[in-house]
Amino acid sequence: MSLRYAILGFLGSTPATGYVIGREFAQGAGAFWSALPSQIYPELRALEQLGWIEGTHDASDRLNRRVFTLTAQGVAALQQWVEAPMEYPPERDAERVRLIFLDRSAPDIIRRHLLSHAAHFRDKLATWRVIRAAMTDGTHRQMRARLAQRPAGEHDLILLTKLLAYDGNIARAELEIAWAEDALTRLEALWSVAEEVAEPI
Amino acid sequence: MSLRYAILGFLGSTPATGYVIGREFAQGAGAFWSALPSQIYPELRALEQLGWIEGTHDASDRLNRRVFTLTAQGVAALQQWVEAPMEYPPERDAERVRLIFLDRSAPDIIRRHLLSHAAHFRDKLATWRVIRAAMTDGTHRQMRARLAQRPAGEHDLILLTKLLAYDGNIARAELEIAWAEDALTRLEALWSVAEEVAEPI
DNA sequence: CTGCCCATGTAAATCGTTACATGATTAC
DNA sequence: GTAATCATGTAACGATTTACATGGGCAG
Repeated sequence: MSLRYAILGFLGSTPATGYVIGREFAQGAGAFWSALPSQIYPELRALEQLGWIEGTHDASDRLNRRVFTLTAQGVAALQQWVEAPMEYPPERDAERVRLIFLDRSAPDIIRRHLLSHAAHFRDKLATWRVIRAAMTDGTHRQMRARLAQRPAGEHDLILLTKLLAYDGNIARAELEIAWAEDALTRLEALWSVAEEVAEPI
Repeated sequence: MSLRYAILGFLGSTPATGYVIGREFAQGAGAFWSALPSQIYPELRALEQLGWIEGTHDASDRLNRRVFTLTAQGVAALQQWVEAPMEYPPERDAERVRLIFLDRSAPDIIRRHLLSHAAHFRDKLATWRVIRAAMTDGTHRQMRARLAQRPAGEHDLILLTKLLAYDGNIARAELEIAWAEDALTRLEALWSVAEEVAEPI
């Protein structure tokens, strides 16, 4: 059900087409949730059926675009969901499963695994830092749209919740990089001892 | 496909029934992957069809138990998978989505959200620390079974890869707790300023 | 006029959860 | 005897990915 509310939340900042939502999920919003067009379009229909969003066809628009807007019921449904107690999903981490069973593999393969883990999160880190910076310097479109429709007194809180979310992801990425590097250090120490035993001086 | 290889990896340490695999996924192995019986039993059949595991019915066993053992082909298939390049799944984090859109909610609700986030990971942390300790002091059954069938020279590496995996999860849990506490601190600071503005001295 | 992006979808397959069903064994 | 745990499944549903289909607009 999270996709449903991620879409509602997005439309809570600004009306948008399915295409724009999909693009956001593939970029900025993708830090927290993502979905492909084949999932987004049917979900938009379902939300329209529920009366939580409203889609308008612009007759003058040659492309068959539909712009969706959050309804009052949609706002209420979103509010209810975000305030509901979290149900944490089970842990599922293919990287850890691989590492655990890499104990029959050559050092170079284990090294490659950890280096690419670090590289993956360095990538994420760079992306998220750019978005975070855009939020604090007022360049971030989505954020500006959201602030524009809310009283100035609430602006600090609106910005802070998003910054906290990005800061959390940034800290996670930094942790994964540091973890992978520490893991490599510990493995190299083990391998260098093994070598000394194999070829004593 | 990760479930498939998580099962193979488990059976690589010791033969087991579907029930035991399910119990492991709900406990120790659940730190990295999990699955319910309704997914495990069909997968075991599929693995048997592939010739990667072999199930034996013990006629003397009154319960209808089948004990599965990894075949040589299964060992090879697992090896190939763990060494293959990781494909990282998209980020999907319902907690972050909630936090981001909690900016219309009362301070107490946001507080509760972050406190329960910290509580959730304190729980995980405690569990994982206990398992990690069992691995280093030689109490961990699964680990002992795995070590027993491998030459002593490999024992350090076999243990280290598992410790690294748990250490990573432990560090993640610690991070989430610290993040939630920091988030609370920053929010309280914001709210106390807002109060002062509302009720100046 | 060609290639790229905009834009919206459908269909099938895969992965995972929920609900249901059944029966044996063990501890109290 | 009865409740908890052991043990193995099936069926239906929900969430996600992959593959396919179609056509308009815009820049070089």
